This record gives sequence, structure tokens and C-alpha cells, in this order.
Amino acid sequence: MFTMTKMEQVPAQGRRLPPPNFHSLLDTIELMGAAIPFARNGEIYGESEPADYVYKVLTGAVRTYKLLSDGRRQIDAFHLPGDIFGLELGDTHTCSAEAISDSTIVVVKRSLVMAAAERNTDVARRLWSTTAAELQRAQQHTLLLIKSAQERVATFLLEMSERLCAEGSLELPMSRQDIADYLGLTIETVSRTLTQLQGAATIALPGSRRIVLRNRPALNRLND
Amino acid sequence: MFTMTKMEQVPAQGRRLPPPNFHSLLDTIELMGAAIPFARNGEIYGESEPADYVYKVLTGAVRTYKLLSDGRRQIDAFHLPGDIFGLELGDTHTCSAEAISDSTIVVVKRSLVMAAAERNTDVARRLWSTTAAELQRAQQHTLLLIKSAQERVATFLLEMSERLCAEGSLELPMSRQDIADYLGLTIETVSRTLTQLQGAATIALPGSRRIVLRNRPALNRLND
DNA sequence: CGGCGGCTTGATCGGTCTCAAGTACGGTGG
DNA sequence: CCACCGTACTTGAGACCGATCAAGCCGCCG
Repeated sequence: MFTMTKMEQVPAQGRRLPPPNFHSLLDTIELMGAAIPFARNGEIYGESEPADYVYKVLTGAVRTYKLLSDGRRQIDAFHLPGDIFGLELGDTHTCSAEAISDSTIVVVKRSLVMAAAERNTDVARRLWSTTAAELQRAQQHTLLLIKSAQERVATFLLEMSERLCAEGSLELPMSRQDIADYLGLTIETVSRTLTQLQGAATIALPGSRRIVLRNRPALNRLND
Repeated sequence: MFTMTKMEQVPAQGRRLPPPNFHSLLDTIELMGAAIPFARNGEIYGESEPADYVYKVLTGAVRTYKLLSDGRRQIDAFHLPGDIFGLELGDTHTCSAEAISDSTIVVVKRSLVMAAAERNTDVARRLWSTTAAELQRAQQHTLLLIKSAQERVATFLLEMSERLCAEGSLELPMSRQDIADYLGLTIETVSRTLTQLQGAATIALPGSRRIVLRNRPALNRLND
């Protein structure tokens, strides 16, 4: 391993005691920017706008997505508290970003982040790790899109249960339409599939956005 | 841009003057490793094997892919001369890699690359750029997978024509099965769709792996 | 010439989309 | 507190696209 751990050396500048354990690019960014509130469905940035800022979710949730000319929407990722997004290779954004629910987002000038990476090897490494992790996620997402509807939904539920750190019960922040556009399905197919999983006692749906995983092994079986 | 205009330079070892202008992580890597030949369909590495090396295609072509338990295969990317692959966040590979045709690949110890990035800001930046570019590609690939069969094939042809730097005529290195697994279609659908595009005079197929783009605007119309 | 692998073509099947109602829920105003 | 509304979600019937199953074809090499 090389990404993390080994952060225990002196960070760099004049900083005295760093937090005793691991801390990431996320913390660095947090120190450089301002927390801004965004309303539900508020646009954070649009595709092909200048990518002058980098973002980190503090509370709430964010979707990044691309549109095709006829209006089809592909959601690339959901970003939950702690996640960084909006960091681009080129000078314009390749996705749009919107708040899924009311959210607070830390906004940092990208030039600051890049400059910090130039000065500090440690920041540079974490910068790369962040992007590499996002790449890995994107590849898993691609794999998802070749599966059947049931498999996609199962994979999605497992991913969310992992990321929301919920043992048995999830409260999803996103709508069925968001889920559908993430999974490359229609809203009807998502709904039907959830109903179907409920019928099989694999999950329960106490509310439309609340999901209880009753049978993880069954979901895992569908996952791969 | 940063990938390429590719291979006209001296292959590796005793190189003196570096290209006068910009040169990438690719060149750096080239200086650190050894060129190894791989036979068609030869395994370069397997999923979940230790990721101790980083690779760069000199000649030939490489596919990286993931398998589902039931044998379905998703090709994540095709790597052509000049491309880097196999660089991972964790300590094991998340994809398998195989040579599509007889290929020569530069192999470098990953620890060398990472150490170079620690020492040299410039290498660190190029390391990040490489990964960020791959991320962008992966996101485009995801977008592809929500399209219709015709649109996927059209997008694929345009991508390949771009990357192979062929004006009107492409010689594809990969089989129909490879294309199918990249596009999330079956081999039959790929074949039918190509035939169909030929019928519409959008392309011509002088040989099964040679494709002439007769009507780029029509392809572009399908592309988005 | 025969055989084999890669590709094409055809006929049918099935999963997901589409179109169309119907239902539950949350918020707002009476 | 309830009636109303709009939005989100569910459910149903039918169509369609791509998968599947099954031959055939072509080029290449023995």
C-alpha cells in the first residue's frame, strides 16, 4: 500500500501537531475554502463551465451528470458527505452538478489546490489518490451497466448501504428518477424491481425512500 | 491534450535529447523500464494480482477488462501505442489485461514511478493528469452504455478513428467480440449494426476489420 | 481439399421501455 | 383538522430492441 498510512510524517510547512491519525485531501481542502449552502435541486455548476473550483460535500448529497442532446441523463456519481467532486483535468467541467437535497458544500479555488500540490508532496499524493479512487468507482459503475435490472438495483442498494454506513436500514437521499438515471434504467423498472425484491423478502420498503435490507446474502448473490 | 502523436521517436534506452516541447509521464516511464513482447491474447496481468508494475504500450494493442462470476466480460478500455495502463490506487489490480495483438509493452516498477513523483513535482503532476484523463475516458464510456446499439457503434467508430489517427480508413486491432464486450452488446448486434451502417452508406467494410468512414456527419449525428 | 475461427445472417424469445392510469404522501390554505 | 393539490411513486398492458439460438459464409492455414 502506498496511498495512505505513512501520513504520520511532518506534513510540511510550519504546522505543529497534525491530527493524530489519518487525514486526507479533504481536510486540506476544508481549510482552504468556504462552506456554502445549496438548496435542493440547486445547480452547483454546469457542464462546460469553467472549472475554477473544487468542491467537498459537508452535508446533504450531490449528483453529477451528463446530458445527451435528446435529454437522456446519465448520473455519473452520487457524492455524499466527505466526498470531493468537480476536480477536472481540463479547464471546464465535463459534468453538471446539482444538490440532491439541501446541502452545504465547501468550495475551494482549484488553483489553490493545485498550488498546494506543487509545494507539498503529501497533498500531491492525496490529490492523485482522490482521482484514482474516483476512477475505480467509475469502472465499477461501468460494470454495473452491463447487468440485468435486478442486478443493477441490488448492486446499487449494497453500494448505498455501504456508503451511508447503515446496517440494515437506508434512507435514500435521491429520487427514483435519480436512481434510474444512475443505473441506466427507467423509473418504472426501478420501481418494479424494488417491489419485486420486496416480494421476495429480500428488502422491505417502509417508506418510498426508506429501504431495509432483509437478506443481504440474496443481494450479494445478485451482485456478482 | 496530452496523450499523443505517438511513436515516431526513438524507442527508449540511449536516448539523448528529449523532444523539444512537451513530454509526458509516458516518456519518463519509458526511461525507467524494459520493453517486453507479448503474444496475441497473452495475459499481461490478472485481476486481483499484485499491482507492482505500470505499463505503457509501445506497439500493438491491449484490452483491460473485468469478469462477472457467470463469465460476462466488460472491457473497460482499449490501450493503444502511447497509452499507459495498470496504474492502480490499491496494491492489487482491479482489471485483467491482455494483448489484443502481438505487442511490445514497457514495464516499470510502480515503486519507481511513485518515488519519482515524490521527488519531482513535474512527474507528480503528469501522474495525476494521466489518471484524470483515464477518469474522463471512463465517464465517456459510461455515457456510451446508455445509448442505443447504433449510437454505441457510431461512437465507437468515431473514437477509434480519432485514436488511430486514420482519416477515412481504420484497421481495427480487436475482434467483434472485443468490440461487443466494450460496448455492452452481443457480437451479433455489433455485426448487424455495422452491416446496417454499411447499407446506409455511412461506412464501408472492405474487410472485416477494415472500416471506411464514408459519412462522418451521419456518425456524429448518432454520437450525441 | 478440408477444417477451423471469426464473422454474418436469420428466426424467435424475452426483458426492459413506453404509454397510461392509479395511488400515496407532503405541503398549503381554508 | 381537513380538503385540496402537486409531486413522487407504483402498477398494468403492450410494443420494441437487442439477446439468444441456430445456420451459413468466408478466409486462412494445414
